[in-house]
Amino acid sequence: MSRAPMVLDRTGGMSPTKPSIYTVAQRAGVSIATVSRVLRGTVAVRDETRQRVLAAADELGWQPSSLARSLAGEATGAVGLVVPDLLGHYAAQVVEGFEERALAEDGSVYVLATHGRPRAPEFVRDLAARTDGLVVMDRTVDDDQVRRLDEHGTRIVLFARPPVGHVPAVRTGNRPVAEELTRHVIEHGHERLAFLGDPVAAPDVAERWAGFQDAHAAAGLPAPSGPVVTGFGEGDGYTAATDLLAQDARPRALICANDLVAFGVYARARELGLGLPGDLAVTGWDDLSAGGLLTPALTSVQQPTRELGERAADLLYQRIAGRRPTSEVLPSTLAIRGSCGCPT
Amino acid sequence: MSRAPMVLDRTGGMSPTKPSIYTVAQRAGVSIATVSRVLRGTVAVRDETRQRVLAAADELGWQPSSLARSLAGEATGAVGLVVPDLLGHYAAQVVEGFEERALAEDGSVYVLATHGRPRAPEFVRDLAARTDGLVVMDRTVDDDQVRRLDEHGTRIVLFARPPVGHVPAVRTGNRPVAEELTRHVIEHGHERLAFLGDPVAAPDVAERWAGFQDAHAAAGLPAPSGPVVTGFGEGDGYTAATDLLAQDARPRALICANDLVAFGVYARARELGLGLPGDLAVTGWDDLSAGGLLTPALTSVQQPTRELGERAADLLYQRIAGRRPTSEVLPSTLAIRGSCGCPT
DNA sequence: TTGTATGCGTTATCAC
DNA sequence: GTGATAACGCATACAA
Repeated sequence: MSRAPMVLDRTGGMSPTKPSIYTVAQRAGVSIATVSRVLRGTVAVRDETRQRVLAAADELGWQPSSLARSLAGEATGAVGLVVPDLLGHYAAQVVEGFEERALAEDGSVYVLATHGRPRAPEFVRDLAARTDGLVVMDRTVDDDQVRRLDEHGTRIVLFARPPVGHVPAVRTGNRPVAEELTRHVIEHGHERLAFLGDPVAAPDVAERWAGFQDAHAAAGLPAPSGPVVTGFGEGDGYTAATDLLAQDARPRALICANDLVAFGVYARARELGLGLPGDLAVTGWDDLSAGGLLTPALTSVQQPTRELGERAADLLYQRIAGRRPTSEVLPSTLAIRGSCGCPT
Repeated sequence: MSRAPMVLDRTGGMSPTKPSIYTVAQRAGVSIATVSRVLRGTVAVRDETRQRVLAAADELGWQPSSLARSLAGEATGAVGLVVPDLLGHYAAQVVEGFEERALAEDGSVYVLATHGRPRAPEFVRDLAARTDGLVVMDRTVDDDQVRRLDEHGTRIVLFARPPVGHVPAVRTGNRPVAEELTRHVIEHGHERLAFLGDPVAAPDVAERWAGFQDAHAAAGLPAPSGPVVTGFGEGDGYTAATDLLAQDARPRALICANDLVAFGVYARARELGLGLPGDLAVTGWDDLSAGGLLTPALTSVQQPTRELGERAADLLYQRIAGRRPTSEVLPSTLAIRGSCGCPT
């Protein structure tokens, strides 16, 4: 064996050499196979031997390399979650649900935020190699790469986007709720509505925009030619509102892609002295707790975020176990409050 | 070579065998060494050979295993961030800053939320093995494990907690600001203050509680014997407020460990018909954007979250580069608004 | 019950 | 310029 049994501590104990299974085996006077055995508890080992190994491992402060372990074919016990970012509470909540489920599985979770980085595909590939499976949210990974990963054996589950081939997805209904919400606002008598959000940025938003249009069609009302494209932050909502509310024929109701955008609208409306919901009706999406404290309280849509995360994790673990779970769609529900025009 | 040259596609192309460097080498009619070379671009390779290898790799859809690569001694290009959870926006903001810096370094970031799980230490160890370095927030990893990791060569930087030995830390000033904030509230004439938060849960909170006491001492006022121990969510604040405001000698001002807790207090105070800040002054911490929209607007403390994350990443990359950066403390600033008693 | 030998997929050091 | 081949740290079939 030329594995270089390590010139055992020529410096007298201060050797910074990282201990390996070989070091431990040598110190315990056994073979590496035995060390591996006591560690994994997979095969019977004489108790005395086990103690010796354990002692040696402890003295050397040795921890088996999970890297090498994975290379040797073992599962990593970890799963990955790929999100666009962690802002806006939505993703954070999903992560919570996801981890709750992972906890039951005794597995750890690595979260990777892509931020639309150009090297994201590469990072995702790496994450895939370091875990037993992946859940990918939104458009963080394009359909092509999803297929490629799937073909290469990566267990993968999609989130907040449609299934790709036989790769299952977990998402929530957006279009029907968006239509219901929009219809509700229209029934308050508002005619000039605007939709704030970027349908291209996320499949969920695209569906909300579609539902917004559906409601207009159903009401025989002309829908705006397009959405007011904006990001997901409060600042984005503020900026959009600044433009929008300066127009001659300014809209009387704003359907925002999420609560943060709605918050931004609130801020701008106040600066302009516009009364909510009298002068301007506003709705959000996500139902952040703070929205309920505003005056007027923000009408929003509550998504089962934690449950969505939990379901996604569940599907992933099913795939890891070799099963072929089917996609799931969980319902979102309207949270009607004062900002849409309803009496408080 | 007994490396099992793989019974090349006995199924006729449908072989699900994951391609390795061997498969590619064989297909390109070269040795694995050459494949590695063209991939790493480290040594000159004849152009024709390079093309052949590239073609083979492409046809097989081969991607080098980052696992094996790491095992062979290469850096992973990834760093880890260990947080207690991702709720409350604070951690999410820190992650943003962290990733912004990582982006400049062209590295990916894995976020691990421990949730106080018992197996957390194990998960952290694994993460350490899969990355080039770690930033650990709060008490997610105890001092002992920090030392152990450090001794085993893990590049590590602490966050929102004091340095451990020579392991550097990045944090923000809490105690002085907490004193300033508390003093400010006291100067509004309130005498019975309470502190809502759990000093044991996070070092930051412990310092805020200390500052709270400092202010009382400076004002010659008796401080409460202890904090009102509560979690970090809005629900926690609501619950605490329910108890607190039902007391005979109820406090007249509540210094909350963060904004979410303060939100909960708002909710409960409204239910009770208490006027803010007249009947009850409230302050938060974190300066969430929604706080500014409340009535009254929430007085809070603004932390340089993104910058903190960015600095932490910077220190980590310095350590990875072999340097020994020193700890940093960034200042937080008061965001005085209406809820403390100031005129709006 | 324990040891031997080999594979896992790369990188890197020698030779040629 | 290119090819063998030894690490890297572990798991495991096969022997003993």
